[in-house]
Amino acid sequence: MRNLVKTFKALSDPNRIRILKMLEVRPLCVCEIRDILQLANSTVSKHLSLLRDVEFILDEKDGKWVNFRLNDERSNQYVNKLLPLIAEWLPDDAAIKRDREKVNQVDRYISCVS
Amino acid sequence: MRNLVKTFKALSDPNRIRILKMLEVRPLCVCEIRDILQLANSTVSKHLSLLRDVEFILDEKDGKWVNFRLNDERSNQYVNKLLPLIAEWLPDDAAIKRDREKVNQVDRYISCVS
DNA sequence: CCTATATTTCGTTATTTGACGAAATATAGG
DNA sequence: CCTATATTTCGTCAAATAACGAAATATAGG
Repeated sequence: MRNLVKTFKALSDPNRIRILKMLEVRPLCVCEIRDILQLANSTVSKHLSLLRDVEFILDEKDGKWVNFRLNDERSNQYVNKLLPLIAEWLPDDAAIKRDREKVNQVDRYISCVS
Repeated sequence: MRNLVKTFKALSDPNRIRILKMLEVRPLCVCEIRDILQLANSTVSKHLSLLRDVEFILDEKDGKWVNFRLNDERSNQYVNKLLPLIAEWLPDDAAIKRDREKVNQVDRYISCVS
């Protein structure tokens, strides 16, 4: 019960939904996401660790970067069912579309230095 | 987006999950739920109106009672997908089991007078 | 080892949430 | 119409949440 509620709580924030929808396009690091959402690094990092806690996303260290990607490993029943639903939903949301276009434009070698 | 987030928020509280799992057994009125959850009437009423807002449940006036039941009317895409998932989940949760047994024992003609 | 950069952790603050009791509203039935 | 009962609405308070900047941590590369 506690875990199910925690899972839904993770989905109860527009910025975290935006992050998941961006990660559908490709894995991203903290500062790429920060550039798209226009939030502080620490805020983005917090959102990501929350999503990782409930296993919606996985992280992989890559030198000084950490790449975050959707968890497609069928390890968690809630995630297995919910991630595909989220992938279906909001196909026409304007903000989500803008975010996803930006995902294709951001470059961590530019984003991360500023 | 706003509506999706609101939908997940409605599922982000243990008492609201308990209510949905109780309504899987049968429709209930406010004071029956109050007796099972051991919360104030006003608190239960608030939870119910939140769940109704996002269309997880419907209400039907029945004299001085209001019966709340799960929305099985296929009217809302989020509800259509999420309610069946919730129905599958938590099959072995002890608190949920206790609640559902109580659903079969409560009697509104006793509950509602106290 | 030292510096620059990416990320996380910590402390603070404003807002939201969930709880309550009291007051307001609605209806059944005398 | 009056009373009892069921529910909702309102005001208040404590706890949780989301945001920030500053400090701490980790790593690449000179």
